[in-house]
Amino acid sequence: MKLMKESHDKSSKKHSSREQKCTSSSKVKQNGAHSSKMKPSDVTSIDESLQVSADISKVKHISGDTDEMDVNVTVGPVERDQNDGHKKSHSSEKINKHKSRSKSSKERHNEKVQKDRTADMDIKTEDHDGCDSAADRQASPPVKIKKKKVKDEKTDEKHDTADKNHRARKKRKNESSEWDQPEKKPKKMKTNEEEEEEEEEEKKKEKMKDKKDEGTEKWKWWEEGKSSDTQKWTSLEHKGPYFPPEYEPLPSNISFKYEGKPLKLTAQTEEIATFYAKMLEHEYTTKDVFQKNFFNDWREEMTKEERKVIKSLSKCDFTEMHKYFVEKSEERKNKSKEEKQVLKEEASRLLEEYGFCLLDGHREKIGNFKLEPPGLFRGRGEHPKMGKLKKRLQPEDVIINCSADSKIPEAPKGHKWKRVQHENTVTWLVSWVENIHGRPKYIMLNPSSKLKGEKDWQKYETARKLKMSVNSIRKEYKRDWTSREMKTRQRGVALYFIDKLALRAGNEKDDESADTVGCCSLRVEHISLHKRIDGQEFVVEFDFLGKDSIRYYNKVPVEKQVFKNLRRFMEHKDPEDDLFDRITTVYLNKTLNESMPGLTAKVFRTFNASTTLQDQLRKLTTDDMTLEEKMLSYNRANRAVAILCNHQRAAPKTFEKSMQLLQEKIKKKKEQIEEARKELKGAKRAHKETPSDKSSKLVEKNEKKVQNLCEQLKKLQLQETDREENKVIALGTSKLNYLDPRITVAWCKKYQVPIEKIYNKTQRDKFAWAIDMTDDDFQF
DNA sequence: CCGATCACTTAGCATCCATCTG
DNA sequence: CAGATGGATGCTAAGTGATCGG
Repeated sequence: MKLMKESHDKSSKKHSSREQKCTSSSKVKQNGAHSSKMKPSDVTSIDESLQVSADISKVKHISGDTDEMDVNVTVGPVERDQNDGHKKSHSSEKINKHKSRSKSSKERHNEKVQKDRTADMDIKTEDHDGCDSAADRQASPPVKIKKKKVKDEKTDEKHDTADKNHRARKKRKNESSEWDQPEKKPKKMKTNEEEEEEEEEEKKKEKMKDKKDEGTEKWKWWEEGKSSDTQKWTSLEHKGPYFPPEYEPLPSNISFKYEGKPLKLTAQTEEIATFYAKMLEHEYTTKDVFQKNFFNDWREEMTKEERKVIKSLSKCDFTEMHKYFVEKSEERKNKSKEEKQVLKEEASRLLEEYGFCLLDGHREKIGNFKLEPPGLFRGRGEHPKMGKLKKRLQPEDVIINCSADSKIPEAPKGHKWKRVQHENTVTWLVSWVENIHGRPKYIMLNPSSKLKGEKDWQKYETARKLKMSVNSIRKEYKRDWTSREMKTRQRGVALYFIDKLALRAGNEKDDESADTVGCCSLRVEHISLHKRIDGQEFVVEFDFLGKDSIRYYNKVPVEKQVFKNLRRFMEHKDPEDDLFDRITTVYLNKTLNESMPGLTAKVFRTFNASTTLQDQLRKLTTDDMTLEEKMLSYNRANRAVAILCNHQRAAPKTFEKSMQLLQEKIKKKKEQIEEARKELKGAKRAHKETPSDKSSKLVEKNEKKVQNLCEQLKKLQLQETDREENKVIALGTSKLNYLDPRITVAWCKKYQVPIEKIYNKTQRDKFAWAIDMTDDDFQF
């Protein structure tokens, strides 16, 4: 908690200018401006049992079953800071620098071999010996070290038996699968499923939808053996993509104005103008890069005549158009029930027609069957291509993938597909090349599909496999810290970061995208070293923009050897030079693959996330908790993972307001309790003075009332804590992508929490395999 | 071997929509 | 019953890592 606060204070100071900006522009998120986050004091009124975990920001995260490795993360909720403050230091001048940076790193690449020799010698003379073995032990302050307790016997036993069962089952089945096959307990599952289905059926009856879905049995693909790695399907039939509606020209009374005068545009030019007009209120239309990119692309699409006239964006007036669209969307909102119903039916008809495909004889839901409509590109963060025109797709841009003997989807009238292919080694149905970066895009199946589910399952099995070898891998990379070879040292430290901090691998990027980094692409400017700070030794301070330009800010105490290495890596380098200049993600992954087949950098994220969830759940839940308390525990465990993985979100716009409302409710409740207690006292007194049946009943009644109110209060307080802690943390990403669903399912069963409390419908669909196959003794 | 390309996963934000509340 | 609210869903950008091909 202390750490977290510090990070907060620091960053809010650092970026105070950003805050100002925030208040001045309505649409900008106001993150990090609230130092009130996660006050432990808020919890004081809550049950003691909960307080144990109140300080969730300090996630002691011990990965795997190791006794000797003290992986321990203290991740402050990283104040997010996307576009403004932090980026200021990475402003447009920087982009140029950036270019030179990549050059220099490439050059360095070429020099590597020669350099290595000399550098290695250096290392040997300077610190290869045990000069700091004693100091090393001291390096991590005891406070920060939380040795993983040896597993208690109970779990050990369980694990063992589970393992044995596992093996036994595997034998019985004699299956060819490389990864573990499901454990099935049909009895148990059935009851659960029936319940679920009943509930759902009721709902559906009321709403009369998804009839077909109900009719067809769900495909339990996980009960079949593992399918081929290369061949993804044997038959595939679908309807092709759904094209967005054609452009509807503006009514004649709405005009675009240039230099104050109405100017009629051709439909094509007008359409692009509407893209801009629609986002007039958005902050990014004020950005230089955005305007420049937009105007360039727009002019390119104009006719010669238009281009002759329209020469400056500042002379363009889109306000009338803008107003028109605002009115239109208003209209849409105010539509009557009947009209809305019609629209809804239309949408579900569309889904019915385009939303499914037939894969190996099973009807599977498609993830995104609609082609992306044209518009203006808005990358995340400070993207150099923001504002560029994303062009309208023609059938001629689109490749269809399906079986040769299936009914080939028809191209819209008068058009042809770019190509129709029958490639069963890939999972996509439709692809096209997006014009902003020239990258391919795909239409693929929904997460509930076999193709996705199986892959997901496999992912978690790989992560579980890592659990077996993580000890030796950790030993290895620690040994690398003192290697004679610079490259190996860098590898060791990078791997340590990836493991301990769950950093992403950090592939190289080109200059055509936002300047964000991961582990291997960290630059000297992204870390600072503190030999001693805030009572801790050897602290590394990270401050960089990661994926989606989400800021990662963290102060981490590290082993002395790591610290020394980092200092060495930074020597004689400019801020914009790569920190790990000798290694790449490819090299890293190659090494990892040698340690364990299938292992890559990203597996560590999955592994550490899932392990953390399991550990936290074990720590935070007890049998005697109420359902609400268990839910809070789950959310906290989930949150620990989200913090570890730095999954952030903008604080909800209405956060302050709704929080206040909740607090008022709590206050009221407290008053009510006070009142009820008084009444109870009165009743008791009355009963003492003149005991009677009636008076004793009154006492009872009042007692109950107080009790009820107290319970209600507790619920509200739990809600408050949960929401406060969740302000800028996004739980969804980890839940969906990093946490082995079987951990959750097992926990739900063990503690009798209905699975619907944790997973909504979509999530239950995605994790159907896990829900069906998992017993309460599942161990990740 | 290595950069380019391709396929697939992971990500946050916007909008939709069901439910709650006053 | 309207309006607010917050979770669910839709959307598409932005990562990772395997494979391709020179």
